[in-house]
Amino acid sequence: MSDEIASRYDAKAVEPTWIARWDESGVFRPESADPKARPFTIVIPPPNVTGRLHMGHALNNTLQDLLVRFRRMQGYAALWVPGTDHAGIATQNVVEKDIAKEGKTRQDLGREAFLTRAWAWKEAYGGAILDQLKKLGCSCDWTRTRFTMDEGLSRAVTASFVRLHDEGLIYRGERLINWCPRCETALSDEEAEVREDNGQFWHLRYPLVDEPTRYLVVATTRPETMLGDVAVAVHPGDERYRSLVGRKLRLPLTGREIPIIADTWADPEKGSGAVKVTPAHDFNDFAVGERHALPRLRIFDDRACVNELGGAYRGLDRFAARKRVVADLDAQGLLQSVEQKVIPLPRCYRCDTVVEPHLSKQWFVRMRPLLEPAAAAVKDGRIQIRPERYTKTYLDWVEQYRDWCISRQIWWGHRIPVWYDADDVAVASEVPLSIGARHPKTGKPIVRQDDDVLDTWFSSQLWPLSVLGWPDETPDLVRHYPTDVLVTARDIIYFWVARMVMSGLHFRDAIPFHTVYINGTILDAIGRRMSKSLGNGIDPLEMGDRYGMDAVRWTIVSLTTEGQDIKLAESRFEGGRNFVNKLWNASRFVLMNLGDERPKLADQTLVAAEDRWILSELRSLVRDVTAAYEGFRFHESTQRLYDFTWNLFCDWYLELSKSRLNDASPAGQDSKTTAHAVLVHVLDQLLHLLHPIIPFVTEEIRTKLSVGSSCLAGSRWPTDAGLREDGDAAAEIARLIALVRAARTVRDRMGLSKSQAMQLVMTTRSIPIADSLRSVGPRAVSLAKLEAVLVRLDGEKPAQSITIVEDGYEIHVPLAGLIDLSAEISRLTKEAEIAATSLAALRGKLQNSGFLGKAKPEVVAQEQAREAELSDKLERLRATLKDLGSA
RNA sequence: GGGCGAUUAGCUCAAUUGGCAGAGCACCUCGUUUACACCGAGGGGGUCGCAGGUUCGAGUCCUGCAUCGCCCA
Repeated sequence: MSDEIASRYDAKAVEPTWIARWDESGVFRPESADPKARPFTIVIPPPNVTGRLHMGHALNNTLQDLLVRFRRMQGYAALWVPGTDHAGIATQNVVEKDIAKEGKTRQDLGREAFLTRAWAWKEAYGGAILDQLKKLGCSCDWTRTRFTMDEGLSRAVTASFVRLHDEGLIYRGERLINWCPRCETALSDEEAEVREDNGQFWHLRYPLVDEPTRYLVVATTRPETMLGDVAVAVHPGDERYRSLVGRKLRLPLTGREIPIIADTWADPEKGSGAVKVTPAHDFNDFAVGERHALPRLRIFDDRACVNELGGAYRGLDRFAARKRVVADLDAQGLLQSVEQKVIPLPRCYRCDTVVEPHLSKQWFVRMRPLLEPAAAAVKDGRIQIRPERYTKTYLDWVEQYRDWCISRQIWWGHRIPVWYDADDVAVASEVPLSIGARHPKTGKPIVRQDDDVLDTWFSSQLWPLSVLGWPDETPDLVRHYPTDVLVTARDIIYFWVARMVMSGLHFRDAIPFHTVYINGTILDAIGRRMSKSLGNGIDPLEMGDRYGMDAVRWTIVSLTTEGQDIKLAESRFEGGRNFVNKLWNASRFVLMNLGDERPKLADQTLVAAEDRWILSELRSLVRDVTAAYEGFRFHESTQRLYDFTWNLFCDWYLELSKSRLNDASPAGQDSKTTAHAVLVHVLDQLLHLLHPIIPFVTEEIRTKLSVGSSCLAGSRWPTDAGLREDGDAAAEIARLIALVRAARTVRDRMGLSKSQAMQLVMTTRSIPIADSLRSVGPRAVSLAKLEAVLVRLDGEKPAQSITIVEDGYEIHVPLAGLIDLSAEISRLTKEAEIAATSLAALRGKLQNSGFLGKAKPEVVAQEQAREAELSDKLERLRATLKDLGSA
């Protein structure tokens, strides 16, 4: 049998097999559970259809998989719905680049042909990330895979739009919006990512119309927008300018006259205290313009090039225009100074182009009525956000109630279901209206459909509803909505989480999930965000190839402490690989010794302390790991599992079992069978507990172990039933470990070879301890390769020995002729000093009436016990020193 | 400017309600013993960022400060 199992776990051979077997078994479908089982549901944060798996996905999805596998094993009808979103702008960019290779633009193709092309691209390359998630081991129900532009999900979008429109919660209006001049579309506020950059603060001189030698200085970071200035504002309380309010300035380069107005927007502390007002190109100025009924002069076209209002500057792009404007002002002596300044610059989240505030007609969602319930759901605890501090992040955004610009001037996406008659009267309709049909409200012929599509997030916000079948009342929707947990990254709390809560409450009057778990951000080894431009990313699939996917998953989970960011270096995966290999080899050991027998634990009488001990430890492991998974304490679960697997099961139980397994005598057969039964049981249970984190290797081992018929993914979660806490066994094994360690330490310290003959003599005054040492002695003999182990109650210690003082007993190692007396004396003296110091501190504490009076009784009792223990130990240390002949 | 997080062993990070500061990696010494060298045995390593305060008792709670990072404006 040993020839069949390699001494190294080969992940590459194992993983594809299990992906296929899980698929065939249907175990990831909730239908595989008991029909009466309670549902447990997660919807995946849909990755972009253009996306590729990165470390953030690996983390996010490993955690979801862990939760789903855990709940599935607990007997829930577990459903994890996978899918992708259509990523409007990103995908359109990809397809446009593709056709650009043929020297064409999307306008050359036209809308219909372009969309055909985009769908073809999606069918061919889109969704690759789902295959990558499969490779990661994700236990999604792949038969329920969804895409935001699927027929059903598109119907959800249309239905929700029409309903919001008819309720007056969607409106069309001319507003200043964030505009990407490269993508040539509107963006929402969230899609303009602000980044600080080095810029200049230009101080410009605007002469007074009636006093041309006198001028007002305005400071701006965007001098080119002066072509669209309609006023200069000063603070109403600013004494310096009070007399100027109401007078006119001659706007340089254009010759236009503009008024000086008083508005609190002008900050007397900032620059000169006077500020130019360009309502069509600045959000704050837009507000000023509204207050003062100023005209809005739009000076850029859709590509942010100066338009016909810009006179001589017409056709220049905004940055070229800036240079020319500055140069021309300088030439006229109207540039007072230039200051270097760090300025925040909003950029398109898809292409990084500097966003231009742009005046245009767009569709908006009136957010306040929708967000108020979304805020309440989190405030009253119906939805719990973890870590809890992100509740504030969520509420900060939600309670701003800023209207949401949802129209995009692109083609790839859900076209706005609104039609117009010749008078531009709009009507929203769930069923498409054809050109020439009667307008339902005006009766006039329909002349066109709205050209715009909806923000991708408008469809994503419906995701928990739409993937389950809404607006239809499907069985899935009834059974699995609301879902249970949403696991996601913090940067989409606004984009997505808040909007899902809002739409779930509005359209179904129910929260979409009761828990939101925000996972940390994966950073590189020196704490920077992983990004394409820095080239510091680590590819999870490449890591999977190199270390095994289980190793990748284990490593990620072990680094996940609630909500903290994760600094990741490739070398971290070695630890995961080593752990998986350790488990593999422990299993190999068990399998090699087992033969064809699979004795049942229930039939065994547990005589040996190590059997009772490891089962007692298993009991607390089951409890701790279950609680850790339930409480999202992922790091803690791996800590516990690692410690049990490596430090208890492998280091001690396996080693202790060896002498029993090798015992061929008839008298040893019962003990051997019992050891087999315990090994099989503990390993099998351990595989269950590990499965949610490392699904591949655990399935593979369990198959070889051939206990149970179904795969591990479909097996029942361990419970502590039938496992007993056994303090006596624990104390006994602790003593056994102490004996073995004592022998090893002495050998090591004395530079003796491990085969050096050696015996241990223990002295104690306690009969129970003596019994326990006697019972455990033979195991120490075989483990530490000792000659003999003696226990004496008479206090007589062997001459010429090294002594180790333990709680309640001493271990003596007789080594006549080898002992360095002075070294022993100094070691024991040091130990006695340490004991004396802590004893003194402890006694001080126990004499302190404050402590005795105010500390919890159990703490006081604990400290008293410690005091007794320590003083006993100190006494015995001193006695030993005395025997050695020191003072 | 506002908010949040971090600061603990050489490195990366843990530490229930305040009650004996831990792990992994790295390091030092030894070892190829029949599951595993992706291993085993033994060992060293701490002013818990700084300064105050609360408390019988503070890594943990409070105040201030410093440094780094993230989010919002």
